[in-house]
Amino acid sequence: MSKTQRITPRTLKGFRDYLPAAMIPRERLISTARRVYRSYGFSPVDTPALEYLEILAGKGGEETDKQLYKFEDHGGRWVGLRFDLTVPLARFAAQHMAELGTPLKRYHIATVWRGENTQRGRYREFMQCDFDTIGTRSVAADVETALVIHDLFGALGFEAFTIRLNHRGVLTGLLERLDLADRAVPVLRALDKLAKVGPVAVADEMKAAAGATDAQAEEILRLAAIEGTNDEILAQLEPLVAGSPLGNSGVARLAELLSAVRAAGVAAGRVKLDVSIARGLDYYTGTVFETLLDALPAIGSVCSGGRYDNLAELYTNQELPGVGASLGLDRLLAAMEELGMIEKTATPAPVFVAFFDKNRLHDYLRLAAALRARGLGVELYPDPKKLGQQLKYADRRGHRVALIAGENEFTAGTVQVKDLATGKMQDVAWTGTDAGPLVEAIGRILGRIS
RNA sequence: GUGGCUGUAGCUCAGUUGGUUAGAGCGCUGGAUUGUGGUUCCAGAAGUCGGGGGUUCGAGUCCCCUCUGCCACCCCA
Repeated sequence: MSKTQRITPRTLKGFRDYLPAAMIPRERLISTARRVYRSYGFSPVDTPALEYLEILAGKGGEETDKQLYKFEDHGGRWVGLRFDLTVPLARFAAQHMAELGTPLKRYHIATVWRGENTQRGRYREFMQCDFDTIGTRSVAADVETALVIHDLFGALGFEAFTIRLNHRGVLTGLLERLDLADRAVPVLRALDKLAKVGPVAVADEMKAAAGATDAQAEEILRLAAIEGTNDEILAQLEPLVAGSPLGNSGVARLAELLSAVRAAGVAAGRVKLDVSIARGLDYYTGTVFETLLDALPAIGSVCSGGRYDNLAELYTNQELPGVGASLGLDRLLAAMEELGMIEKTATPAPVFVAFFDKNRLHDYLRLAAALRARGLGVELYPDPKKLGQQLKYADRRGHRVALIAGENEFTAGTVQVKDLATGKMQDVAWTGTDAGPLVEAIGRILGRIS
């Protein structure tokens, strides 16, 4: 094939390849999320990437509709790629609830697609790690949602992160009192930008987009401007929503939630009440969560969620309230990359076996197999190249230990164990049967803090 | 979707007011007495200068379009 007719290898905007160095931390993150979710009793599920368009359309608000990848399939059906995992969950719950029963605690780690403009940490194909509890209105489920987020970020090695929370009822209650309840969406949209654009711009937008008066805008901003400890904020919130049942129950719910989270042992300051967060998704009705990395707030929320009263109402008569959150895996990875939290290794196997003597392949295979049987990741170099080149390869790939054995070692019944970080080597007994001494020597090197 | 910036070997970048066969560092491949890497030395492969069109005797260098990346808006993970 001539050079001119060759197809340029490329990927679509917002879609990416994952090389080993990127995929290894990615998989590690996924397995950490999985472990934490499971530790709370959430069970795995999966759903199709493609759904009937009617299932997806109009569920996340106007904006998500525009971002929806949709097309006609070969059978003339209108279909769409899921843009989150919550809407598929609603369909899933409506379809299978009779079989599964409540409460349903499920986690779902999968790819979603949104046809929007790309930015750092923002792609058209990305992965979400959702966990939700369906079929209960209990505050216990809200509390566990916060606890899962807390445990998850702790397990990932984050020291400084803040779970910000709010309750839709607080804002709605205030809006009811101000007679703005029918314009909640534009008002909340404006309010959501408070941290970014400041109070003056927010007031202007409320007046322009929602037709609020100066007094109304001022009142809303006063609510959002409340500062202090969680308890102080709660105390100031009460009079502001006085007279609104919705507002009162929202404040009460937040108080309950905060004291429970504290009782569960979460450090003060980790969970912060923030009445200005509204969250764009229309289906939230109660508690809302957002998680920010203290070191990198600009990248936005890396784990968000909240409570929804009846997500599945479009698909079933049965009432299915729920609460949950979604970890933005790719955004979080972009943040961790920027914070230098991604270990640079291109191999998942710490042990490297050199193919040193071309007549000894069987012995190397036996050696590698014996170590793998003991739970070690072992890579055998495929070609009997010069030892120097093999070691160079092992070093560049990030292997920690190299095993070298030639005629001398085999005759002596040993294997040379080399610590690739320090260069130190030692001969360890190996006659083809007992891997114990080798496992111990390798374990010492791997356990050492490098 | 709208606006701004950007695009030269795998990566980071040079490339003079448009002028002969486009360079460097790193990386990669191989070598420097046939058993030891991360330091050194030598050699090599690798770019239709993101793609297309135009202006010009002549364009990596100017103009238009398009694609990509980044930033802002919007929205959000």
